[in-house]
Amino acid sequence: MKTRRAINISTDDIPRYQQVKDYIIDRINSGAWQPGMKIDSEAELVAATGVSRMTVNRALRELTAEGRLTRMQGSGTFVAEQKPQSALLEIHSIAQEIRERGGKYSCEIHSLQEEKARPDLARAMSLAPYSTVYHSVIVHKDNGVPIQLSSRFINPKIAPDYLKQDFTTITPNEYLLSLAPITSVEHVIEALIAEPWVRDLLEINSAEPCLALHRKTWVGEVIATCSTFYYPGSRYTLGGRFTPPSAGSIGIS
Amino acid sequence: MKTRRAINISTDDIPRYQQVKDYIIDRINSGAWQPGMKIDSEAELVAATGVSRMTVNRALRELTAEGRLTRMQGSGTFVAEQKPQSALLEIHSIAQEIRERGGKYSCEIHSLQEEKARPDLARAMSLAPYSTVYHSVIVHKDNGVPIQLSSRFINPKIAPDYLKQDFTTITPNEYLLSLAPITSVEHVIEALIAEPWVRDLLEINSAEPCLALHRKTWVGEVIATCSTFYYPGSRYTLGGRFTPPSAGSIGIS
DNA sequence: ACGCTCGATTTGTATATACAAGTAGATTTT
DNA sequence: AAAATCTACTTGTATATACAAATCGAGCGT
Repeated sequence: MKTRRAINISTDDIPRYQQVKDYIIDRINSGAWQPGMKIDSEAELVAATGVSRMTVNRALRELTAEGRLTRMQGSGTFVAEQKPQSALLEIHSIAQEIRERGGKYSCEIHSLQEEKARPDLARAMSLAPYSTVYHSVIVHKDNGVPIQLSSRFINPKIAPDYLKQDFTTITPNEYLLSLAPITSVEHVIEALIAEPWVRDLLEINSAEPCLALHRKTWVGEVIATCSTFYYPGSRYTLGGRFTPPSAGSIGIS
Repeated sequence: MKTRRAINISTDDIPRYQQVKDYIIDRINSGAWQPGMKIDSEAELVAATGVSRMTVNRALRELTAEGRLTRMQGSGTFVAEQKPQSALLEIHSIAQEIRERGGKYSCEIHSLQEEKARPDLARAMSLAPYSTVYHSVIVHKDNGVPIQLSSRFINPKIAPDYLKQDFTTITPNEYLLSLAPITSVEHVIEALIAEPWVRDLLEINSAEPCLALHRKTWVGEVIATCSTFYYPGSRYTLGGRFTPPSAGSIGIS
């Protein structure tokens, strides 16, 4: 019997190199391998897992690129020192935000339909061009004044019933969070002069700079995108407990 | 003659997979391969470079992990859409950031002196009006192009020798972080038309919206402020591409 | 004791081969 | 015309093999 495996490498859909990565991450997270410690060599991992050395090598190489391990030729592989963690940004509900600072929240749904994804959008969502996606455009208001506009593209796989929801009672963000846990998020912020249809709905003119927050959300391999445009003059706070009274904070819908 | 190479793979000390990566990056940077475009298949790259498919595969896989490419099984390899550039917080230095993505970093110090704090600034820093503060204005450039402008007001108590530093070799942020641990941070983001002196230094006109990040830092009870203005069109990411599953919060790095 | 060499171990890279799996377009069938 | 099927091409993974290069310690000679 050649393969005396210390761990179980299944034949599921998960690639073997990924299973080896998971195994190593587990041992680090469980504390069995402390930061700075030398871990098993490739040869030992081969013996433990039953996969080939090249597969083990790939797993170790990727974990090194991801900053979890440090390797030294001739010496060995070590658990990387922990990288410093920084401030966190809470996701909170825009409706709650507005109510908490005494405003009257309302929203208008300007679009809620299915569309064909144009190639660039399709690529961003890892879909075939002109696939069916759900699209919503919602304007959030505080005492009747437009505060932010959010344009969302949803992969029907995530939320088949997205179009049937009543987003005047639950925000899209709250609804989507209730369906599945988010795997990963990426944000991009930019300042720009908004397009005419956005300016129109937000009631701003063509000279006012607008803050846009683009968010891409992964639920497993499935992707949703959301672009939020903020009313000019709004300021958006990240972290920090001591918000001065001058700058209110704007939530994410 | 088996190898009819379109590019020259030398036998130097640089690994071949790295040379292939460089070749691809070159073609992207030169504009030969535009974002969204399909690039050569693995087979074509093998023919062009003379290395094995596995080596080409490694180069492509790593570039994909680094966010420069997008691959779709059965379809092809594509140049990724604009790679989100600079990190929002210079927890790691802006200089490092720029160099890491292949640019040439430089900076200009436009002001480094002590000033009297005007009332509103004094209030923000919890100082008596017209107290002495240190003020620095620095423009960071990538290949000579202005990328961001930072204007800092420092409480002399934190950094008595602030004015004597050579900020061409160490960024203010790095220097300040080396002095004392930060107790608390607050950020405010806004989109605005920058003031004339800022537009002048960033070489932008009065129609271009500018992204501003205001940061207030507490070291104990002592406060420093920093306003960073970003060159229009730049986009900035919050949270990494490889964010591990952590629901509900977004890391800033 | 000191320095040296040598060999075992470990990581780093490169290749050929093989098969799986997804895509897109052409072709055939219905 | 529409649907189903086929096929060529592409990427994704896994393995065995080979050699290069760095490290570390054992053993040797002076």
